[in-house]
Amino acid sequence: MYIPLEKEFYLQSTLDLAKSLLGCLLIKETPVGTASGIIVETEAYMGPNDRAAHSFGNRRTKRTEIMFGEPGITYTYSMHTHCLFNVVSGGSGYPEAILVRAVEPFDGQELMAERRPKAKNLFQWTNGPGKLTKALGITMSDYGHPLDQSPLWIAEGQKVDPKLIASGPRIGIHNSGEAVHYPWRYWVKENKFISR
DNA sequence: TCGCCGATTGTCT
DNA sequence: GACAATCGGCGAA
Repeated sequence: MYIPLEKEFYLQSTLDLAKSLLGCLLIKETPVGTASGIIVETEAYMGPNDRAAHSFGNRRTKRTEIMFGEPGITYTYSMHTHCLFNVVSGGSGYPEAILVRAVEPFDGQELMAERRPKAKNLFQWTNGPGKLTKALGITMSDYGHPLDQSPLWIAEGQKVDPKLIASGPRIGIHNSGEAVHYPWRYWVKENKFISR
């Protein structure tokens, strides 16, 4: 059994948290079993001043509301036919979040294979933000769930050597002006499960 | 209500 | 590389 990271873990700045989450374990329990993965790719969304963020300009709606609250909460977002998983960051009043773009399969691999019938091999189970939610069984009903308790939580994993953390522009956010170039995507170098 | 659009994925050319 | 799938959020009317 893996112990959930405490709320204090989420108090660090969003860019630091995005890097700290690399190597951690994302775990989801469902009635049919438990599946988990090691986080290997994240993207930071910096709120009011980040045109790519849903909370740009402090836009506060039913959907973005959760980001204005305390960090360490799940922010799920439906995109086309898919569900994307984010961790709320930034502290109360600072609507920032971190998108998990890819994980490396850990426990529950049989379950993931069943949930990802279109994947040709295990490298395609979780190498994308919409893919990993499907493989782990994360859905919109997890919106607002605190990440320090069942059935969805993040546990400390193997620490990633800072020298192995790469950064670069985020993906899929054309039409966001200057924000397109901000190097707020982080990943583990040479990991085979990153999205690109 | 109506219409547009997207932090994606999978398939086809 | 292009594009359809497919649906909820968001803003305008």
